Order: sequence, then structure tokens, then C-alpha cells
Amino acid sequence: MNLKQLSELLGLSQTTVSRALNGYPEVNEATRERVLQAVKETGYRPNKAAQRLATGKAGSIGLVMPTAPGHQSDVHFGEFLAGLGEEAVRHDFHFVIMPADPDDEVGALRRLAISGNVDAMFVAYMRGHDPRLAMLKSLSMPYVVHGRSFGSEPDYPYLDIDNEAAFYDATRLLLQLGHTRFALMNGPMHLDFAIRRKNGVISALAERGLVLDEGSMSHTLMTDEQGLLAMEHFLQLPERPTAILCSSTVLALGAIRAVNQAGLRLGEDISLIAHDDVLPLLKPENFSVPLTTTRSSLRAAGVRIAQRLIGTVKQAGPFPDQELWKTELIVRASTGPVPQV
Amino acid sequence: MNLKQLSELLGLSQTTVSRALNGYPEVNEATRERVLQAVKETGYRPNKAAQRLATGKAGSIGLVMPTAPGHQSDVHFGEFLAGLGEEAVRHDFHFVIMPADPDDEVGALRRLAISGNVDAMFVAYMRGHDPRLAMLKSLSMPYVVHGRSFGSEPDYPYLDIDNEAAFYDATRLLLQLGHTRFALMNGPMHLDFAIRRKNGVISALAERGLVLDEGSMSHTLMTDEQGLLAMEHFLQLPERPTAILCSSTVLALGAIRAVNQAGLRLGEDISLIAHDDVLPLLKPENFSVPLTTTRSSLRAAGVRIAQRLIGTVKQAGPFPDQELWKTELIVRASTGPVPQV
DNA sequence: AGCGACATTCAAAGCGCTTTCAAATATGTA
DNA sequence: TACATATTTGAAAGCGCTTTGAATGTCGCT
Repeated sequence: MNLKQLSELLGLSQTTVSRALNGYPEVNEATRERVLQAVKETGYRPNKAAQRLATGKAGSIGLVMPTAPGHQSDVHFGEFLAGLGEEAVRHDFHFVIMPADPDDEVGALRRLAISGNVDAMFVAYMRGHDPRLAMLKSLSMPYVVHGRSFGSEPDYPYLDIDNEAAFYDATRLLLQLGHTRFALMNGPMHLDFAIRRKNGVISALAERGLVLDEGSMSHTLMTDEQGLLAMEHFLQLPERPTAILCSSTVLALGAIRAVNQAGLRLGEDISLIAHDDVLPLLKPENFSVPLTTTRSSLRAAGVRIAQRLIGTVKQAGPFPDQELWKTELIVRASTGPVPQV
Repeated sequence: MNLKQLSELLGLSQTTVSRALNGYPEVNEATRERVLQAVKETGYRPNKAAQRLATGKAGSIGLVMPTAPGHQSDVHFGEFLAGLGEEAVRHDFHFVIMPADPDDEVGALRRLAISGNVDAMFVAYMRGHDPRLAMLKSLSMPYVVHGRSFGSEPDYPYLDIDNEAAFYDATRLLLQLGHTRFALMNGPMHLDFAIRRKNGVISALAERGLVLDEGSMSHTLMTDEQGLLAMEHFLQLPERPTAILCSSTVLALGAIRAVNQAGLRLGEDISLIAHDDVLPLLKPENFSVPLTTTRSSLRAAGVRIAQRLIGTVKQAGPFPDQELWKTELIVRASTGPVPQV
């Protein structure tokens, strides 16, 4: 069943039927009723490809999902996607996921844009000096960046959390508790958030004349396995750290296992603050020693980005171009005063 | 830049250019070279919507992602998606995700199919007597079901793991170790895999004249929080179980925390076998007491389903309609002989 | 030279929709 | 009653691609 058949059935022109369907004002209410009724009876649905071709709009937002045989799927990605989806479904948008080799994200992004399958795009996993920015700017397609790109002029639309402030504040809390030996378990070094979090820690320490040396920092994928390994390493340092900052609750999971295995008590021998993306999988309050965290919902970010993207496509704007969300510092039991030696 | 412009540039007809691009044999090799060269220089990319409209094929597979404000994102979903993506990227396919209210999956599926945006579909989270099957059959679009639907005639294309056998075998192992008091931590009751796993346990127990009563079964979302709660409940039963079967390593995570909190030793006071979907996030061998598991890679299933779907669309078939994968039973330290009382 | 066979190329007809521009009808006003 | 103004409807022209069916040019042979 297509428009032509439907309009013949109704004895109307395609024009009128199309207008009736798309809510144009110049069609008689009685006629519109008839059309809508017929749609119900026949189950007619407009062909999206044709609509797309005719209008240039597709009702979809695109994103690149890094993937490869060895590439690990990421919990954080799924959670963010859920947020995007929650908003998209309200507007009858869908998203097109272009899987891509992590080495070819720029290319994948371009292909996705040019494919004509999407009206707007979203990018994440930003790196320092990210080459995708130039590509996006050249594209004349709406986009929003999740995160920022350290070292690039911040003249692009983004939504980010204030990673530096989050880790600065967290570090200060630990300093106030008397800690002086710190370690940082971070995400992959090239990623923007990792750079900023590290800077936050370093500048808070610097205020007390402390430095964070290379050996007290780990940059790894954010899995529990890596968390375990990194913590085991820290625990064997001659000057064992008493304060740990951790970029994810997933990392913390492994880290805490290492702490327990070493017979140390979390919140007493070792204090730990983790960043909490509010993953339903892993709630910091349910850890055997509830975790002190810096919190910001990844899912909420997904919802907001979808809002901005869809709003822009529908020209329901304007939207702020750049948003920087504060995180919350929530104190639970995994932090305590520095132990007396 | 579109086909028309490109062909004018080359002094050829659109027909010839189109053929050159799509590998038709009747075009002069020299001409093809020229065309390909021009494509490189101009950066021309065919408009997918137009291709779709003309051919009816879109190079994409569709799936419905259940989502809602309260709906929890699922690690398992992301992992499966990674598998799909890994294969899709090899064939320049993308996927279209239709977010949908979990209550309206049938409708979402239909809308996705009719939208004309996808060539094939995939469905998961199958339930007993799943209403989506009838809808899919009526659709004349290729599809593959991940899992099966208990109670429905198995006359649809699926890929599933042998959940019943997996849990049957796991239960038998525990029986051989002398256990007689069992509990099952399962996924949501309406889901097919949960039904079959339960049946596997029940039939293995029945062979020894044992039964699994309602109080020794939990049906919950598969998060660590729920795992913790369920295990706490089991530990308070008058006849405390010594053998636990667990539908996910994520559930196991919480369960083990409860075991530790109760001061019990895993693999000695309590034996536990979990099903392992091979999530990179959570490796059973890295648990403080390595976990005995039934294993089957969710990601591999994603790859295989993408293969079948894409192959069918490209008519590169035929593919087996129904595949049932065996799981592996891997014994580690979380299982041991029943403790002497 | 003449003819069929083959290799290339092209014009034009869709695919199913939106939208411009024009036409037809209805309504109001002097 | 005549005419200007709304109100509704329609015909037809795209959107950018694929594909059918026809045309042209080449070759090898008789």
C-alpha cells in the first residue's frame, strides 16, 4: 500500500492525502478525518526512504560504535545509549549505528554523514586533539560532542561533565583527611576525560606541594580485571598509597578485590573515591563498603544530548551550545582519615 | 555531488556510471577506471536513500532496543551488539535501532519493518509464547531470533544456546559432589532462557528424587544488587542451600558479596556455578575465588546472527535455520564437595 | 560488401514521497 | 449581482538512484 493507491482509494490526489497526513493546515477537517480513517483501515505507512529522498530529513541520529574483533564492549556505552534511546523514542526518532574499526573513526563518521541516512550525529570517546572535530565542522550537519577535546579550541557544541573539578574536589577531600600518598586509576591516557581528571588531581596536590609520580598512575581500560591489576601494583609500591582516585566504579570493583586480598580494610587502611556514572549494574552504595563517589549520570547525558540533537533537527531550538555539568561528591564509607603508622 | 553531476563531468550517461560503480560486467574497463578515478577526486558517494528507494535494499539490519525511563540498560545487550557490529562492519552494513517501550515491542517491531529502513531484523529477549513471532512470520522480511520461545512451535529461524542442557549438566556436577540443598538465581521469569534453565535444574534434581521448591528460586533482573538480595534471602532459609546455580556472572557478583558478608567460604561452605556470557567486564577466572561456569559467548552469537542476517539479505545463503549451541562447563574453584555438617 | 554477434553506451521510466504553482470552489462585501 | 478573498484540492515537477529496452559501433566471416 503506497500513497498513490491510498489516494486512489479515497478519490483524492496524493497531494491532499500527503498534506492530511503531515498536519498541514490547508486541508479540510472532514477530509483529514477520512484520510486518517483510511490509514487505520489499510495500515498504510509512508515509505521512509522516499520521505527521506523527498525531504532530506530522515528522523534519525547517527553514531559510530567502535568495534573490532579484539575490542571490548563497554558498559558505559550501553548505558549512554539507553539514555539516547529514551529520548529518541519520544520523538519517533531512531538511531543508526555505524560500527567502525577504532582506527578509522574519522572515516566511519564521514561515511555515516554522507550516507544520507542520518540528520544529526553524536560523537563520544573524545581524545585530546581529536581529529574528528575538524571533520564534523566541515560537514554542515548538526552534531553534539559528548565530552570535549583537550587541546582543541572549544568552539564546537558539546556536553561534558567537569571532570577536572570532580577530581580536584575529590582529591581535596582526601587531603583534608590527612592523606599524602595518592594513586590514580584512570582510563586510557589518550581520552579527554582521563587527561582532565588527572589534571584535577595534580592541581589539587600541587596546592599542598605534592606531586603524583608516574608510578602512582595507571591508564587502562575500565574493567574490573584492570582494576585488580592496577591496585595490586600500587599495593606493592615501597611507599604504599593510602588514597586512591578511580575513574570508574567498574575499576573500583577490581581494585577493592585486590585490597581485600591483601588483607587491608577499605575506608581505614585505604581510602578510595571512584567516579560513578550511575550504572544500574553497579551501585556504589551496595558495595560491601559503600563507595564515596563523584557522581554524574551517563544516562541523563544521553537523554540531554538526544534532546539537543532532535531539537536542532526539528528546529525547535535554540539550545545552548556548550554545557558543562557539575558532578556531585557523595561521601560514603570508603573514605576515612589517613591511618596512623 | 550526485550521479547526474558526476556523469556530466565525465561526459557519460548516468546509466554507465551507475553500472561502473556497481560492478556490472558490460562496462568497458577503461571507462570503469575513469569513473573510479573521478569518484576518488570528487569524493562522490551515492545517496543511500535514493539507492534504497530504487532497489528496495538498504544495507541495514534492524533491532528493537527496549528502553524506558525506569528501564535498566543491560550489559548483556551491549556485548551482543558488539558482536553484531563486528560482523556488520565487514559488510558495510549498519544497524538501525528502534528504541521502544518494553510494553510495545510488537508495535515497535512492526513500525521498524514497515519503515522501510531495514532489510532484516533481529529479536532477542524472547519470552514464553512470544507474540512477536506471529508478527515476524507475517512480515516477509528475513529475521533471526536470538533464543527461542518456550511453548511456541519451533518453526522459525533462531540461534540459541542449550540452556536446559547447560543447567542440567551444572546441576549434575553439584549432585555428584554430594549436594542436596539447591537454590537457583534466575533471570526474569517470563524470559525463555530462564524457563529452560529452571527446567534443566528441575529435571536433574528429579533424577535423584529431589525437588526445587519455590522459596529456593529467585527471578530477578540480572544486576549485582539483585544477586546480593537473593543470596541474603537464601542464606536465611532454615535449610540453607549449599549449592547455588546462577544465571549470570553479574548476579554472582552480588551473591558472592553476600556469601562473604555472612562469613561463609565460597567453594567450601557454598558451591556456586554461574552462567558466563563472556562479558569482558567480568571474568569468572578473576573472581577472588574463580568461578565454575557454564560458558557461551554472547558476542560470538552476535557475530553469527549478523552473518546469517546479512548473508540472507545478500542471498549468499543458504544458512541453517536453527542452531542450538552447546555450552561449556568449566570447573574452577567455586564448586567443591558438600560440607560435612 | 553485407550480415549477424558482440561489446558498449544511453534515454527514459520508475521507486514513493513532498511541494510548488495553479485551479476550483466557497465565502464575504459593496 | 459582481468581484475580491479565502479555502480546498490537484497536476506535475522533482529528490538521486537503478534498470529496462533500444541504439550505436566493432568485428569477424562469408
